[in-house]
Amino acid sequence: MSSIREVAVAAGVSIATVSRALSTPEKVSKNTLERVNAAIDKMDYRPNMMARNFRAARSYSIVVLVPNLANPFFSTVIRGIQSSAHRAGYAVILGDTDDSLALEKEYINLVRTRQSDGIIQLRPHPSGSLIPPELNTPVVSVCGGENSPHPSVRVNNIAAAQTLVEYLINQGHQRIGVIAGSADNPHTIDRQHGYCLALEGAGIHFDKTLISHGNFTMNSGIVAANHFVSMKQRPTAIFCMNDEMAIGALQSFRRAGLNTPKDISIAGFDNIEFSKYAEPPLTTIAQPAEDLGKTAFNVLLQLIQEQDLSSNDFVLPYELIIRESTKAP
Amino acid sequence: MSSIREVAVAAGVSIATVSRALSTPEKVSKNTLERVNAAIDKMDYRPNMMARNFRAARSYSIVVLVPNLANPFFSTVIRGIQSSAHRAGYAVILGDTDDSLALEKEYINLVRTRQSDGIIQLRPHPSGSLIPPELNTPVVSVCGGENSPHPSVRVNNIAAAQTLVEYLINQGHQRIGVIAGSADNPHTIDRQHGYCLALEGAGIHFDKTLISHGNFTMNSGIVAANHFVSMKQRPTAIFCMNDEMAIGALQSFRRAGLNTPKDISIAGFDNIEFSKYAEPPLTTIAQPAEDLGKTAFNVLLQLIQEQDLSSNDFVLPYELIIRESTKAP
DNA sequence: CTTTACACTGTAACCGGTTACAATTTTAGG
DNA sequence: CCTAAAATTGTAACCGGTTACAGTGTAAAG
Repeated sequence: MSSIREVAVAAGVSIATVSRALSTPEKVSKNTLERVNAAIDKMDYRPNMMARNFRAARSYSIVVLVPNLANPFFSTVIRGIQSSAHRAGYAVILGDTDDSLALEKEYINLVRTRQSDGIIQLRPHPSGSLIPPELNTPVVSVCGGENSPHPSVRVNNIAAAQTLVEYLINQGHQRIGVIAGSADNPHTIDRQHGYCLALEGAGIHFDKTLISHGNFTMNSGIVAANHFVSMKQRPTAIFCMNDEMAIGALQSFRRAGLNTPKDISIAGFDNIEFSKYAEPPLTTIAQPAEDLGKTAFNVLLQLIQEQDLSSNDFVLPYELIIRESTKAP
Repeated sequence: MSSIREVAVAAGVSIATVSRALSTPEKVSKNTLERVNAAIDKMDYRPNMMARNFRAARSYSIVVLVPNLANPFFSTVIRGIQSSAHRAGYAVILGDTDDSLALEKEYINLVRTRQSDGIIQLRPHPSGSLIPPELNTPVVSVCGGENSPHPSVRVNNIAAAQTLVEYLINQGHQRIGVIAGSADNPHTIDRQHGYCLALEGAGIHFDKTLISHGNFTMNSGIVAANHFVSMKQRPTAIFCMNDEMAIGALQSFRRAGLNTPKDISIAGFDNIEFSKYAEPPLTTIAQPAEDLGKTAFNVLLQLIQEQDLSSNDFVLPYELIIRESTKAP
């Protein structure tokens, strides 16, 4: 492939002039510009971005750390990130960590070795961040918990869970089970907090036997739901902390001969596309997944460009989506 | 951050020696190696990969072109690509093309500008490839059609569809509808071919009114299924060309008061995770999604390294997964 | 006609590594 | 102890761009 030198020779100018014709054409005379452009076209020249980025000490790429790309909520967020990043001329490098801390550290190394200008973290960290703060690497966490060590873009999980549970209570439910994530997950903590707030508001006593833990997968939803099936005094509604577990629960109850929503109401969280096609379609909380991703990238870009952030915590709106998986007991 | 020069000064050696200590330690004396490593540790030095890659004229990244990342089948393939790529020291750059040819071309430009060493194409191209062959860029197409212009990694779609439809016929179905993708999609063509082969084998006449077209989304599955609901002589089974459309069809028939599988059998294709949790769980063809991705990367790596390929067409095994959405009519 | 300002262009240093080649030191053999 | 070969290390060119600075030419002002 041709380099800037060959173009310079072909146009009869110096390489500096070719470079200027590309980056600051207003500094080049009309006549020269035409000759240079003609040469560029003739040789089908494309500047070597590795050289350019190296010189600029910017990789123009970012890493997205995601625990599992096959999770449709995450992949939708990433689509949002991608679309903003692409518009800004940044490449998105995938870092599927498969929930492994070791892998996560390796990806974080990409910024230490300058292969990446910043990180978007999709995994809410139980115990702070893995990223050593002294690096002062641009990092934003998206869909993280209430108090992330980095700037974060998220939904108010507490209020969202509270809204959903209040809706169930308003329908007449008093015994409301929860299928939660792992106990130390920030989402679990926040959403359970919202659940408790809703109970309190209605004067319902918190009963910890109504909390069953999964790990946000469909299969764990099945397991967690079985806990309720065999219960002597079964709850009349279940709040699942994500749609996947709700879909698992749906199947579990169905197998146990329980009809949703007649015998038991089920609600999810996230509003992944499949929730609409579940049987019955799931009542859930919609998170603006694409917008979360877009916003996260824009915040990261400001960090990279060392601009001041208007805030450290960007909270986007959620929405209660009422479908057919919930009704009065 | 520290550069190789500072390390050289700290260790009292030349930069060449530091470079050798890193890349070919056997060429450095034991004593010197220790001093250099001590300096590296002390300064927490990481080589600048942009510089290294630039010099090597290799970006050590590849682009994955995917029409829609939110599709769980695609995202599973990508996980496979990622895991192989990571092991080989390659970064995976995401190219969600959102089904737009213009976007796709932009991503292809990444290799022309040396930001990427090769391309994995997840979109089966109706009309050949967008990638100009004179570039002779490494490209592999994964899950493509029968005759891709590039090396391809795939499942035998014809045989898989035939297997599935033969299974339906053996169950006793004679009128078998199809929810296909768009007519020019290679998957549509191959899978329909397999369908026809199965019919022929059983001496069943092909009836083109039994083919309804969607676009591989759940919503299009609903629309396509409605075509069958209102049919005077309804098929007893439907072969959907992917699981998403099957899930849509399931909902469509349910709304129309038809029970699956009692009134109508439904089968999908891909075996995405959700198919197992559909109501009823879907009979489908399992594609080895992660393996397809892993193999695709390994093939691409051989192309990048200019090794000879043992084949131009890697066909991986599929499997018929029988669940509860199909039974004898 | 001289001076000055300005527009344009070229020269060369630089980014941070790798590596061919030369220079130096060590080792082995006689 | 001397010499050749081998091992180790250093010097400097190079990858392909960008850009500070200097140099040239032209037009406007005096």
